[in-house]
Order: sequence, then structure tokens, then C-alpha cells
Amino acid sequence: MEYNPKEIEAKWQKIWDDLKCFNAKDDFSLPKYYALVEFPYPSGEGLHVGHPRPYTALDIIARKRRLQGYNVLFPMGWDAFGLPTENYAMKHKLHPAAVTKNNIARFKKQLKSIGYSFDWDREISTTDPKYYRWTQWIFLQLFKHGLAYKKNMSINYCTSCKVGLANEEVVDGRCERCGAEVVKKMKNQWMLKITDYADKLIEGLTDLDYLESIKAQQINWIGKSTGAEVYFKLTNISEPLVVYTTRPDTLYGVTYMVISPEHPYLEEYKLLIENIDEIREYQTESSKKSDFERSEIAKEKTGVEIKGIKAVNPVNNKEISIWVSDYVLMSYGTGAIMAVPGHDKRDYEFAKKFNLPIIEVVSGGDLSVEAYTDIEEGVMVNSGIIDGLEVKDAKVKIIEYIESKGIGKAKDNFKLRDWVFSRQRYWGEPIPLVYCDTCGWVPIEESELPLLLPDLETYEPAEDGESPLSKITDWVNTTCPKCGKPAKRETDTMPNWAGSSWYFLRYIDPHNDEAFASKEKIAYWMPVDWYNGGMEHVTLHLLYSRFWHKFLYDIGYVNTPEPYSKRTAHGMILGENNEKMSKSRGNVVNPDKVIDDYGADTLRMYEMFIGDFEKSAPWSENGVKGCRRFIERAFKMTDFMTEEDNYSKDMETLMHQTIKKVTKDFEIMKFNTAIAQLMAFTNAIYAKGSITKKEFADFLILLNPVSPHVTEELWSLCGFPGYIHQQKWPQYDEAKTVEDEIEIVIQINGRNKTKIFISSDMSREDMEQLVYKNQEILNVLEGKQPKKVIAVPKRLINIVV
RNA sequence: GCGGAUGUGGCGGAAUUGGCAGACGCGUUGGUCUUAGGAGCCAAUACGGAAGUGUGCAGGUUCAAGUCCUGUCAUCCGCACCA
Repeated sequence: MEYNPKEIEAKWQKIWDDLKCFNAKDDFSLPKYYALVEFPYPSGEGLHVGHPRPYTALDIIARKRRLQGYNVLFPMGWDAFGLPTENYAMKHKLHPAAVTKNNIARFKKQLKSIGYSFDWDREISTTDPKYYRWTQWIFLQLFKHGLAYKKNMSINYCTSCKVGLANEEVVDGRCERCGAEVVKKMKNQWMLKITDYADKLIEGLTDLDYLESIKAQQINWIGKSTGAEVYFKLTNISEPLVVYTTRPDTLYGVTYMVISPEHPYLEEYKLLIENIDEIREYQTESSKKSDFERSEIAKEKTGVEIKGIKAVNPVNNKEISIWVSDYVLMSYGTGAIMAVPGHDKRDYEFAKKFNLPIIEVVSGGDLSVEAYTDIEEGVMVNSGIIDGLEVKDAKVKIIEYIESKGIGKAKDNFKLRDWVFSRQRYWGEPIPLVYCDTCGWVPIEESELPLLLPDLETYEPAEDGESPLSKITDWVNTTCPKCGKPAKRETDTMPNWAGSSWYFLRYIDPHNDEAFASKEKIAYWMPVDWYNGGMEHVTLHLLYSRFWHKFLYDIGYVNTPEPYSKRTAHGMILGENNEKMSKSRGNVVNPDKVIDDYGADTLRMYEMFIGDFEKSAPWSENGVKGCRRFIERAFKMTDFMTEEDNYSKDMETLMHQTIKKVTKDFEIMKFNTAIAQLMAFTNAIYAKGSITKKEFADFLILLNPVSPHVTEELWSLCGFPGYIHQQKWPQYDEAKTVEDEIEIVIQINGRNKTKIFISSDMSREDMEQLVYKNQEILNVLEGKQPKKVIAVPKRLINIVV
């Protein structure tokens, strides 16, 4: 019998499709399991071998769960709005919807050829109006609950193309396409108040089964800090300058202040600023730098003193200067800082450069050399009312003081910023709001949803950086849903994070026209039991979707405060040259080719055998061959299968060990070692030269989640009853996983000397006695007297002489 | 600079609570079968002639360290100077 994967795989994929055997059942009496993988962005390039790694991993879990008796939901869909599709459509004068349709068809065909057990009847696409109707609906709820608001935010603007650019389209401060200079341009944009959920997003992590590194990244991204807001009086101006500081205890060390070049006071009080021209010039210069560049070129501080306005340190009433510098970012805190050059490295550098005073307020260090920043603990000096106190106590006292004087208050702050929800692009969900001169921003009626994307001749953004939708006047011009007067539609669209923020809910009830999903079905299926995705989505997507879900929970539409009870992450697959796979590096491996040469079962197995699932690993064609070889060896085991319907005596222990290892390793994503165990089992069978019917059947079930086609085929070839996907996962008996006789090592002073066989249940005491009785041990002791004997059952005996 | 990781044979990688370092696979070498084999099967394979030495490097704890502690070096990923 020849192993012919092409024939076998096509045959079984058709049978599974016809039987719909992997479809989830909405039978609420069954135990459920919801396995989720991140749905792909259907790019024009099609799949590369990196995609199947996470899909195969959770397909293994999904298939195993079905064999364990669960009603499994394992869905797939398309995150299909986005920039590359739109750019491609523009370039080739096509409709983005048509491009999307083609790309999806290609992706789907590729995924189907790998034999995943997705429930294709629940397929969704974020670009489907029936889907984005509900994306818009959720946005409207956010708006109605005051979580969406407009704010002036800067965008990257190409001075030559006259369009807004995404961060990734800006390369070294220049436009990726034309090479012209990119500047920051202010635009009034929709924002979502994710910061209202900052505390909840941290607290919610506590009981979740997320990888610790994922939790750490989320917590660091949210970046909660505890400190105070302090109001500094300004000369000539009645409004104070508000700063945020985590170290209010260092207030006496403040010798100057710095505000960001984007700070609104510069515009508001320009008439009072004597050197406004100089400052304007500085603003222009810094607008060309990205925030990241500002941090990168931090070696040399730049800045301009504001002439004509001074600030007053509220604790000692000293007049201090105010500077503008781009090391202060408008996006964090209040966009202004109190500078404590004695104890902050950046402030120290700045003070040195511009000859500003430096005062020590926490004792220790040598301020003539560098800032003293090791100040989590210490004693306050030169510090008025908190002089002599420990840092910890000083913080408490100074906050009490500033609160009582009305010059500040305790405040938590977050690194997390609100979510910029506007894109000046065509290929995204239209924002379902209209602007009325009388009523302001008004949501369209929910019955009017979906608000469809109008068809366009051209998808180029308008010359002023506005969305292409702004050019269709008969779409833009509408009437106010509230007062009926003429009004204008919002022309910005949503970012592609929108559709992916709730897609796991739509899979539950994908054809529902009354709600995004029915409450009963949500109650049954949620939360997602296991969600696997890339580490690169751990901050943005994962936080955004947790935010939306928490919001839906708060307004009563979902039944769990968290969407995913478990979240894991996979490592990247690199090219054979150990570099990231990319077209430009020419090291992309296409799964179609691997399937054509070796079969889908081999591809799946190698994806899992390639290495530690959580780490990146380079592709190796030779490694693929090894997996194919193993499948062939498994196939040929039928040649020496016997008719016995039990485990043979000499294979019993290995059989139980194998069931145990595979069962456990799949759960902890150690797919590589589970497969290694199956290989070791096969090697033992080949050494013995025979396998019983029962052994082979259980071996096939263990291998089935990894390589489903060939195991179905062998199951049927052997005449076993039914289909393999209908079987029960094998059970192991812990007692039978242990050998009766085991080999242990004998060490002298920690060095291996010899090995002996003992009964595996021998007690520690009996093992110690062996040192004086066992001839083998007496030989290696060469008459030396043991000073101490350490015996570890099942492991070793170490003799100290 | 900050945050997250990672360093084990020629290569990918194994190794409960500290307990035989190198499972399994690749590659390589030899054997066998064959008209033939870039197929299959069998065997060997960390280094060293050996005593020994070996998990990035230097210390430490321990009967015993890849695993724990201290310091250090290197590489990768992410980033918004986080006040």
C-alpha cells in the first residue's frame, strides 16, 4: 500500500465537508469549548508558512476536545478592511471590495487545503455590511455613553501627496511613496475613552490565564503611576500651569519648568511671549520629528526659554523660568513638567546645557557629576516643611499640604492614551454620525444601520488630507435625524482595529439580524476558552477588544466581564536563512508548495515539530522531510499489525506513557515533544516488529489531531468502526506508566561512576543499604569509607567519601 | 533610555520540586538491500588519544546547578524621553 497524500487529503476533506462533522451545535445541554485564533488580514500575497502555526495548534486542541466529548466552536473569518487592500485597489483601478473578495477566496482555498476543522458555516468578514452594521452599532453605544469624543490630534501629512499617512508609511520622516517630507498636521478626530477603563483593564487580568509576559506587557502599556497634579502660578496670567508629577516630594528641587512644543498656552498667550518667533521656529522643527525620534536623539537636549512669562514654585514662592522643549510630550500627563534636575537624568542634562540651577532634595549622590536618581528611599534635604523626612512620608505630607492650600491634588496617571478612532481613508466602516449646526453631533437612527460605504470613482484622499468620502457631496449632505435641518455626515472611517474588537462575539451567532448575537447563545458560548495570537497584538488589539467587551458587559449585552479566559502566543517562523520571512528578502515559503510536495499532514506536523511553540524558529526543508518520513513509517505499521484487541505486555508501559505525554503536552502547547513521543513509540514498534490492533488504534487517535487525513484513512483501511473523529480520546492509568525495574546512577562525590538496576518502588532506606551490600557499588568504592550517602528514589545514589 | 524576551552539539530543539545534560528530528558516517538510489531498513554520532571537559562569561550556594543567588557580556523584539 502506497501513501498518497494528495488522494487521501482531497477524499477526507470532502467527507468532512459533506458530514459537517466539525460544525458547532447550539445545543446548550452539551459541555462547550470555544477555541479561537486571530482571524487573518487577507493580503494579496496569500498565506505563508507562518500562518498555519497558530491555526494548527488550536486545530489540535479543537480536535482533541471533540474526541473528549466537547461541543466545540472553532471558527474562522476575515479582518478585511485596511490600507494595503485600498492602496492596491487605487494602483490597479479596482474596487477594494473586489480585491478583498479575491484575496479572501485565495486564503480560504489555502486554509481548506490544510484540513482545518473550522466551522465554515460561521465564516464572517468585517467588510460585510451585515457584519459592520454591528460594528457601527457598538460605536453608537459608545458614543451614547459618552465614550466617543472629538479632539484635535496630529496626523502624519505628506507635503507632496497632500494626504494623511499611516505611521508605517512614514520612513525616516519621509513619505514612503514619494520621498517628500512628512509633517504633523492637526485634525479634529474621533477618540474613544479607553482610559476610562484603564484601572478595570489592569484589575481584570488578575484571574485570567494569560501568559505572564502578556500580562506584564499589558500592565506596562497601561502604565499606571501614582502622584499628584500641581498648579504653578504664572506671572501676568491668571490661569496656572498644571503639571503632573510622580514625585511631589521633590517640589523644593524644582528650578525651572518645561512645556511641550504643542502646549496650547503657547498659542493662547502668544501676545505675552516676547520671543514668539523663536518659539514658532522651534515648534516647526520639532513637528518634523516623530515622538520616537524625539526619544532617539535624546543625547543632545534642545529647547527655547519663554521670555516674558515666569512661573512661581508654589512651595517656596521662588520665580523660575519656563522652557519649551520636545523632550516633553503633549500626549503624556499635562504636556508640562516641573523640572527637578537634581534627581532626573533628562532634567539634569537640560539644566547643564542651559546653565540652570540644580538643587539637591534627596540626600546622597554627587550632583556635580550626575543626577542622583536612586531615590525610591532616602532622606529629604533643603525641603522646607518636609525636610528630614523619609521619601515615603514626605510624599504623603506634601500631598496633604498642597491639597490643603489648593495648589494641587493627588492623582493617578496612565501611559495609556485614548484611542484615535478616525482614519481619513475609504476602506473602513463609515462612522454613523452627522453634524448639525443646531444639534451638534447626532447619531443616525439604529434602524438606518448599516450606513453603507458609497461607491467611488477614485479612492484617493482629498488634497487637504480629508477622507475620500468627503468628495461625494450627495452622500455627505443629509438631514439631521433630530431636527430635520440640513446636516453633514462624518467622512472619516473607522480603523481596522474596530471590526476585530468584537468578532469573537459574532461567530457565536453570525446570521442574526436582530442583535450582534443572541443573549442565550452568548451565555452558552462565552467566554472564549482559549485564544491564541501573536505577541505583536498583545498591546493594541488585545486591549481594544477587552475594552469593548467590558463596555458591552457594563451596558448589559454580554455576560462576562472578560472575553478570553486564556490567552497564549506563538513565535514567528523565520526563513531558512534565519531572517524574518518577507518578499524582499526572498525567503518566503508558500504552504501550497509544501502541501504539493509532501502533503498537508506533513505540513501540519512540521509546523508543530519545528520547535518550541512560543519561540521563533527557522524553516527547514529537511525538517519537513523528517516529518514525512515519520508519517510513512506510521503508514507502514499496518504491515505488521496483529489481530489482538489489547495492549501487549511489553508495550503496555510505553503505551500508557505515550498517552499521558501526548495528552499533557498538547495542553501546554509542547506539540514538539508530544510528536517526539509518538516517534519514539513508533521506533519501539519497529524494533519489536509487531503492533496489536488496539495499540495501533490508540496510536492513530493520538496522532489524529496533528495529522487528521492520514489517520482517518488508516482507521478506515484497518476496518476500525466508524470514523476516527467520532472516537474517544484514550485514557492512561498512572500506575501503568511506571516501569517495574529502573536504572539509576551511582555517583561518588557527585560524579557518575556506574549504573545499576533496582526495583522502581525501592525505598530511600533500602537504597542507602545497597551501598554496603551491592557488589557493583562496592567495586566502584574501591574500599573507601562512605562519609555520607544521599539516595533519591527513582533517581540516584550519591556517595560522599 | 524604558519595557519584554533569549543564549544548551554541525543544525532545530529535549531535560517535574535542583538529581544520569543532549530525548526526538535533521545532517554526517558506516553497514544492509538493490540493475540503480537523493528510497527503505540497521547502527554510530557533544568535545577530547586518554585521564577528563562541557549548557554565553565570571563568581557563589549545595552531596548535587542548564535549573537557585550575585555580577557581567551578547543577541532579538516592542516603544509614546512616561516626568
